[in-house]
Amino acid sequence: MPELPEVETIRRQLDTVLPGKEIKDVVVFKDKSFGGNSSSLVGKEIERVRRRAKIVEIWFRGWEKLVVIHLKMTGQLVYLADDGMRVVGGHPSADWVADLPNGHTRVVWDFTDGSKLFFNDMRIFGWMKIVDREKYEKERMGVPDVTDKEFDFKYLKLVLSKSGRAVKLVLTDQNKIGGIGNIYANDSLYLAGVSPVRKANSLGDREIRELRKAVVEVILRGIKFGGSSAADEKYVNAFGQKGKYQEHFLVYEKAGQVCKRDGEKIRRGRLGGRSMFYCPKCQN
DNA sequence: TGCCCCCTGCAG
DNA sequence: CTGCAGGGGGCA
Repeated sequence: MPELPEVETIRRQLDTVLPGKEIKDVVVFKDKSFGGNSSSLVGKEIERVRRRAKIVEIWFRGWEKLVVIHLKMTGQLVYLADDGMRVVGGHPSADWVADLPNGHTRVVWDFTDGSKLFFNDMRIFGWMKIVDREKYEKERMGVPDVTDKEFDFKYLKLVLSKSGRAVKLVLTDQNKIGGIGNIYANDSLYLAGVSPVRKANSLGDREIRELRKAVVEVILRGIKFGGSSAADEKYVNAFGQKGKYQEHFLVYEKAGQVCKRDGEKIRRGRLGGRSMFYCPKCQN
């Protein structure tokens, strides 16, 4: 599902094609998927595309509002140039892109140059909404992204020391750290050699340092490989292509396979209603 | 802090 | 047909 690396991949791509585009029309197929008055977007020119944690932000020239988008688990943001299959700069699209809109398309933006932006979301958990610039900027204060320099040893230590919950639950708590979801939390904990069920406040300084390093490394690897499109996942990037990080999973979806560090079998368990993958031997 | 729920598709 | 998948909001 879209976590920071997937959302960042989409953001980077959209930021190469959307700035300068003017919105001609916004078609909302599913009311639940769009918050605000969609017609107020007509005539607006996109300035840039940014990201905060797992949220895509679309900023407009000279407008006091912006559009924020959360893909939740099955959301997709797909850009389609007016020439259909040939998208941009030699990025070939998956075949299905040519068939957009499809049965899961919830919102479509039509630009004056004929290109389009599709918001697809099978499970309708995601959303796209218009928010007030000032109010939004005030709200997003205080919680650093994994990619922010504020996410340092001191910060992670502070956050972990304040919680008696399992460390994996704290890592994925978006009110404490922005951007980590289930896949990257599992892989980070494995890389750091820390058990996902360890009480957050029981980690020592050395472990916290290792964990911070591992989280950053795993997230950056995720971005490098364009995010992950695991077995039953819907993630595709803004040009309709799958990610490649699933080819580099450390433990996620690897239950039964052998741990490269010690030969023990990777296990699957459940924690906080989510799957957890870990090596019972080298994660303590 | 923990648990239910939003929703759809698919495996069993 | 039931159960599961899961980000995160809401509510005990």
